[in-house]
Amino acid sequence: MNQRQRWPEGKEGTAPKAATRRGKDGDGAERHEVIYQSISDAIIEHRLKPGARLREDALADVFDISRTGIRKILQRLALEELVTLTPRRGASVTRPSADEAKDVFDARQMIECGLIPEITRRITREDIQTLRDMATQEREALRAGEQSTAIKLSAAFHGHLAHLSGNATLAAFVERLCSRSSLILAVYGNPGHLGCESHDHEDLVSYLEKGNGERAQAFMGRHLKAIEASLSIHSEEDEAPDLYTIFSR
Amino acid sequence: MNQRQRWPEGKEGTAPKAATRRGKDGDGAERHEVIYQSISDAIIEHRLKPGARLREDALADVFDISRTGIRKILQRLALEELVTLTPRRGASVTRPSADEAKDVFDARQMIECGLIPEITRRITREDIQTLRDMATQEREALRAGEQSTAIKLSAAFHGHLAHLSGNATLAAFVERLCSRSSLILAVYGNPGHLGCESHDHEDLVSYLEKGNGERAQAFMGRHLKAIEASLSIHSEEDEAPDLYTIFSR
DNA sequence: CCTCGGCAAATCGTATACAATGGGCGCTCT
DNA sequence: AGAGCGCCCATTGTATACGATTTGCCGAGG
Repeated sequence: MNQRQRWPEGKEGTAPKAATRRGKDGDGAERHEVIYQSISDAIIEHRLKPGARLREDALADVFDISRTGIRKILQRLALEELVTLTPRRGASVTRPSADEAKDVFDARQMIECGLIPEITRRITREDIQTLRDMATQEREALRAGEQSTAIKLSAAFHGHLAHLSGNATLAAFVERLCSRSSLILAVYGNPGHLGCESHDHEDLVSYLEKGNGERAQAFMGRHLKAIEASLSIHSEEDEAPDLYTIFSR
Repeated sequence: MNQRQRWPEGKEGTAPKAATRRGKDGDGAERHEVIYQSISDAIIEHRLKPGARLREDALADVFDISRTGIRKILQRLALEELVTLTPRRGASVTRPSADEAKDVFDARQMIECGLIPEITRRITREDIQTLRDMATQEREALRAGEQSTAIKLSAAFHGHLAHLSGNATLAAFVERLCSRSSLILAVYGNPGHLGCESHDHEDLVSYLEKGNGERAQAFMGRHLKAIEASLSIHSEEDEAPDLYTIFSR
């Protein structure tokens, strides 16, 4: 479609863009989605660390697209608060503040626990099997030392669980909270001890299978509290020191 | 939140609104914010009805800006689900489905009620005064027959209340839910009987003032249920009739 | 040696030009 | 006359060019 000799300036010949050379002419919208997922995954998996700069030109070059498309994607990520857009400085992976971290986990506590009753009511046998598979897969990844994968699978587990409530709006919100949690873990987490304990999710599924909603709810509460407690939250007020407020007369 | 960098020249400190992020302004970004607010308000106030088309050219012309800027704003509105972006047909004001309506009100029920205890704990005398003023203002507008204003003020009331919980993340989510609620009222509401009863908010403030969190919480629950019950939700399966499902063998 | 001021490079913000797609509408054939 | 078909226009999607601003460097002066 638009895949003709771009960049007459050269510099194209020597740089083999490793990045999933999208099949040309793939319909435009699809390509955007793929790129969005790529960046989003990279952030969630901590392959892009908080604070990392995301230059538009570089991304445009890597994904073989114009800056226009990249900006669109970057904006979307910014609205989901995975990246921070500073007016004339470009985009960077969001570095959550301590306050934000607390807010996010409080929100998860409220919503994910609040969703459990409805989930218990609606869950089917197939759902339980799917969840169990996801939990297993996650533990496998954890044991194999693939932290990136484990982090993503953990978020996926929580997201999938939320969707079982039947409330798409809240589920979407939970997904976003999980993404942000991943960022929080990257900043405040202790190495070698990432958020979810390996067996937690499987235990949770067991409670759900037994139809024991109250136990499941309490367990989810403890689970989230445990993750939050495992963080070492230091204020670290280095970035954007907000000078105008600090030195305001 | 560390998004406060104010330029010393700026003085537009109308704090209570603070709808979203966007701290940095400079010069050009401010204009975008204004335009965004204009469109957003127009939608929330039902001056733009669900289904209304929003042509990029027209908007660009009205606001004296290039289509680039309009697209950016439209995308933001789309991510907040106030407008729907259809691939090659442009933007239109979102027409919420019946399912979405239910989801939104369930979500509000969970979150706004869940927030009340913390709000009760944190609320100050000034906060109560502010809330009372807002409620009064809202009733005034309602009595004056200014529905548009009343709708916006109602959403602002719920949003402001949520902010008093101290959880900016959840508060932002509540704000978005309120915006969407406004859309839902536009589609499923009965004329002459818009969502919030005129005295409801003032009653709620009274409970909060007495520090009676449980009463306040129960009242909020009833309040939201009442709004939801006042809707006449007909599925209205006209658009996108999903022929494949209907005629599936 | 330290500091201040200007210059240059880098990078984002905006506008405009171009391409492509889908719908509306008139023409023609039966 | 009705229906089918194809062209034209309206509208969006994408790319690139240009302008603005910020940053970092380097040289000059105290």
